Amino acid sequence: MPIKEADLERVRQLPFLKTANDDTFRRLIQGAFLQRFPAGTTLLTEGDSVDFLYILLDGTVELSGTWNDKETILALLGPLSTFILAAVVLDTSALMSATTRDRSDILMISGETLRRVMQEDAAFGFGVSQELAGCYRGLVRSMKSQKLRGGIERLANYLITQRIRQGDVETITLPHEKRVLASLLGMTPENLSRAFASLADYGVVVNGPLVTIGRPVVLKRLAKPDALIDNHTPEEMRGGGKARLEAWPNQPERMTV
Amino acid sequence: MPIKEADLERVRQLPFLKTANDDTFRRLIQGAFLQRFPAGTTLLTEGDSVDFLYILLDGTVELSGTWNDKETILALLGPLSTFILAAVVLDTSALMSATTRDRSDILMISGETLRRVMQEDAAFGFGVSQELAGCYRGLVRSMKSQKLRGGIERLANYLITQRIRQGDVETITLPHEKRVLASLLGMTPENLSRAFASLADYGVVVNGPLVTIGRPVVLKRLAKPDALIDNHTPEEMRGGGKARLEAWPNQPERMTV
DNA sequence: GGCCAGCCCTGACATAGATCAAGGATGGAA
DNA sequence: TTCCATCCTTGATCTATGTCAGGGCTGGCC
Repeated sequence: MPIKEADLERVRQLPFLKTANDDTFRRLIQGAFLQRFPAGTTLLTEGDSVDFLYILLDGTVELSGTWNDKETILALLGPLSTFILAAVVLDTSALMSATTRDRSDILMISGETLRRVMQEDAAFGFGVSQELAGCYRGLVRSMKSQKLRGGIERLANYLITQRIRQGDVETITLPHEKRVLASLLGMTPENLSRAFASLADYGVVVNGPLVTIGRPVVLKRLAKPDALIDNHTPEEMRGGGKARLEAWPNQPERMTV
Repeated sequence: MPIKEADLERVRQLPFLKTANDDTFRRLIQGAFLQRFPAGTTLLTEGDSVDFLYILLDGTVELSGTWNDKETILALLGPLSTFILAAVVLDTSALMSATTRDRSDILMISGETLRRVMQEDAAFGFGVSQELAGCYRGLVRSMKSQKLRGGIERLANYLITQRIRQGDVETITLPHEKRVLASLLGMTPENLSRAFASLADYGVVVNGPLVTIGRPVVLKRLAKPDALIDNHTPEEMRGGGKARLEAWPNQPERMTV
């Protein structure tokens, strides 16, 4: 699949690629290729060695981990996310599996090239560091949510975050199947159902993928959202113009819960 | 507290500082200072803005997070660890609190200087990226452990990891109070007690801070350790000489559970 | 030595969450 | 249209974990 000029321009806008100079960018793109995958494709299984940095241009990708026949979803990525950057930087094997959830267009950049240019373009290396730092902080947030909150509270905060990200609407649309959301939130589908049911007392009405938050204030009193856990608006949106709001990057650290 | 030549040499051996050229290192050290803190000192509270990169030369530091009057320990650091690197790179506020657990000697490096030299010394920038990538992967491991395993299994794997790190001895010494370990493992002290009690069936005998693993094979059958979750030997030790074994760095990603 | 605080263990109980089983809704394929 | 698979929900039950209370042990301190 040929890389269109428009794709390049979109990718170029990624924060960590904006720091790269033109030569660096050219070299990165040189050996890169764009591929379209159907839904349900396993791009990478945990333990695999990693040769490419992946950049999701369109679609949805799920990052998951397994142990002892159990599986959990660690993050759900939307367009303009990078993934497995950490494994690429360390030239080691992946700790998570990556699977497409919708049909997805993915740009693959040679890991070896990435490592090489990082060591020649300091500004770009700094950009990569910032990207990794953002991913790290996203995981810290997830970990705090996981260890400090109960299931209902995690769900309540997820809903509040979605409400803000979808533009302060009364009725939000769940972007994923409920069983997927359950795994992301660290509970069983049955329990997620019951959690939704308990939120009825707080003005939450569920209708398939549509969730109406009737009394946000009441829900917030339960959820107790916290700026040091919940990333209501991705960092690069803050202080930015409205243009960015249209299709902001859903990077790993910003989609995890 | 003056920075001794020996301290500098130790710090210089940190993987991410080994990549720095001499001039970069000099500039980093220039405005740095070394400070000794008693046990129980709060170095940083979550939400604080961060002006320095901290490097723990001696002692123990705990990284924790709170929500709704609950607290959880996210990592326990030993000598030659860096911490809050991610916040420094992004020049933003800390998501975790940092507290000394023992008397600790800590080297503090100007965050502004760090960010500046990263953008001038590409090799150093790459080293920082590697450090951050390692931290990220450590958290991924923790998250998988937290979401996929039950409390007893987390404890069993913790013990197996400690046994290997302490040199395959039969009796290991718990490096922290049990209530601290409980919080790190994501359970209450009462539950940790009971978890230890259940492990008696698997040959585990507890005597204060001493834990004897009588039948490692049996314990392993329960624990099912996994290279993609448990970091039995820190990455930089692998393939390295014995010299490194003496006092390996206990970096954030390697001490979390 | 005696006292006290902190840590740890244990038991009884409460709650959260997982599991099992069944049935309803939905939407695509034959 | 009918059939079937998938997803979701709900109820019953079981298990894991948290909470509360009590008591033992230890080590510092008067």
